[in-house]
Amino acid sequence: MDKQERQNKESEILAAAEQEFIAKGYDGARTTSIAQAAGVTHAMLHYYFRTKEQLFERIVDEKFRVMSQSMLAVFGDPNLPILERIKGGIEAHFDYIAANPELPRFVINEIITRPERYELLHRHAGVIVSNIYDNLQREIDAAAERKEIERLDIRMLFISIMSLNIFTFVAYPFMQPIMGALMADRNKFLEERKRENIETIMRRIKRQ
Amino acid sequence: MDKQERQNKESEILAAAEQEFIAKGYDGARTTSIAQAAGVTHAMLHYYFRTKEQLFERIVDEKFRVMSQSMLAVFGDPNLPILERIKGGIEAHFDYIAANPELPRFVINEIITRPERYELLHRHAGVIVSNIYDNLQREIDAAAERKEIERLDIRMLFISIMSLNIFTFVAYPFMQPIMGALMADRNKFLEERKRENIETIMRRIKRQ
DNA sequence: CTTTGTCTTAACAATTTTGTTAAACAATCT
DNA sequence: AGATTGTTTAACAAAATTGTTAAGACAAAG
Repeated sequence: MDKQERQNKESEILAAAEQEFIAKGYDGARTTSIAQAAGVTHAMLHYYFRTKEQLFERIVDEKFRVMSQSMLAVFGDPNLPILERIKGGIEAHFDYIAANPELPRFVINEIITRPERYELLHRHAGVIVSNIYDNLQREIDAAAERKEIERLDIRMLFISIMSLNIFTFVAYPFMQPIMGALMADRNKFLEERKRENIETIMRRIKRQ
Repeated sequence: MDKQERQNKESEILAAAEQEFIAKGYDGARTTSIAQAAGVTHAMLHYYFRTKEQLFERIVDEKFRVMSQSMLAVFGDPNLPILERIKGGIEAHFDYIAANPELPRFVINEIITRPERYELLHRHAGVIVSNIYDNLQREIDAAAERKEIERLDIRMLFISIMSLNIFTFVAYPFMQPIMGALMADRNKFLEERKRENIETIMRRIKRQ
C-alpha cells in the first residue's frame, strides 16, 4: 500500500466523520457508521484516529477555523469606501455561509453542549474583535462625523449582519415547507435573501 | 401515596428531563441522570414514561407548541395601525424568546437531526402562514398603496424579524465573551438589542 | 381487615458501542 | 532473501445504557 492510498483512507474517514458528526452531533454519531461510510473496518478507524474523541477534535478544529474565517469576512475590504466595504462584507459573509450552510449550527451546538471547548473560538475570535475596534469603529465614527452615515456601534451592526445571514441557513429546513413558493427554488431564494439582508443593513446605516 | 405526590413525581421527572434534553440533546441525555436529578430511581422513570423516547416526545410536543406560539406573536395586535402593529410584534416575539432562550436551538436541532418529526411544526406553522397571507400582506399592500410604507413581502420581513430576535439568544453564549462590555450585563444588552432590532426593521419598512 | 390496584426497590438482562489485541499480511529496506 | 516496519482483519473485552421483572410495601375502597 503506498502513501497516497493511506492518505486516501485517512481522508475518507475524515470526510465520513464530518458528515456523521454534523448530521447527528457527537453523541449521535457512531464510529461504526463512520467506518462503514468510509469503507473501512471500525478497527481501522481506531487504528488511524485512536478514539472517537480524537477524530471529533480533528473535525471541530477545522470547523472552528472556517467559522472564524467566515466572521472575518464580514469586515470586508478595507480599501473600499465605508458603505461599499460593509456591503461587500455582508455579501462575502453570506457567500461563505452559503458554501458551509451547516457550519454555524454545528459550531454553536458544540460550544453549548461542551462549553470547555469555548476558549478555542474565543482565542480565534479575540483577534477579530480587536480588528473591529481598532479599524472599523474609527472609520464609522469618522464617516458619521462627516454626516455620511448614522452613528452606531459596530458590534451591534456585526450581530445584525450575522443574524440575518446565518439564520437564513440555520432555519432553512424548517422555514422552507411553510413558505410556499418563496423558498421553493433554493438558489433563487438565496439570491433574494442576500439582497434583502444587504438592503436591511444599508437602511440601518444610511442617514435618513 | 396520594394523587398530588404522584403528580409531583411525574412533573419532577418532566422538569429534569426538559433540562437534560435541552442541554444535551436526545442522544446526549441519560435516563439515569434524569432520574437522579428528579430524585427517583431510574426504574421509576421507566415505570412512569415507559421509554426514553416517550419521555422525550412529551418534552418535544410541549416545546413545539411554545415555538409555534412565539412565531404567532410576531404578527402583533391586528387592531393597531400597521407600524405600531409590527413594532409590537417584534417586541412580543423578542420577549417570548427571552423567556425561553433555549427554545429555538432545541427545536431547530430536533427538526434537523430527526426530520420525520418535521411535520408536527409544519402543521402548526401552516396555520400561521395562512394568517400572514390573508391578513397582514393585504394590510401592508394597502399601506404601501397609500405611500405610508415600502412595498414588501411579509414573508421576507418575517424571516428578518425572526433572524434578528432569535440569533441574539442562540448565539449569546459564544458572542458574549468576544463582545466585552457590550454584553457584560445581560439584561442591559437585551434591552439595547431589542431596541436595535426594532429600529432595524422599522427602517426597512419606512419609505425613504 | 381484607382485597385490589398502584407504587417502589433491587437485581438483572439485553443491547449497543467503544476500544483492544494478536496474528496475518504487505511493503520496504539492506 | 531476510529483517523490519507498518497495515489489516477478526475476534474479543469492557463499559455504559436502556429496559425488565419479581417481590413486596403501601394506600384506598369495600
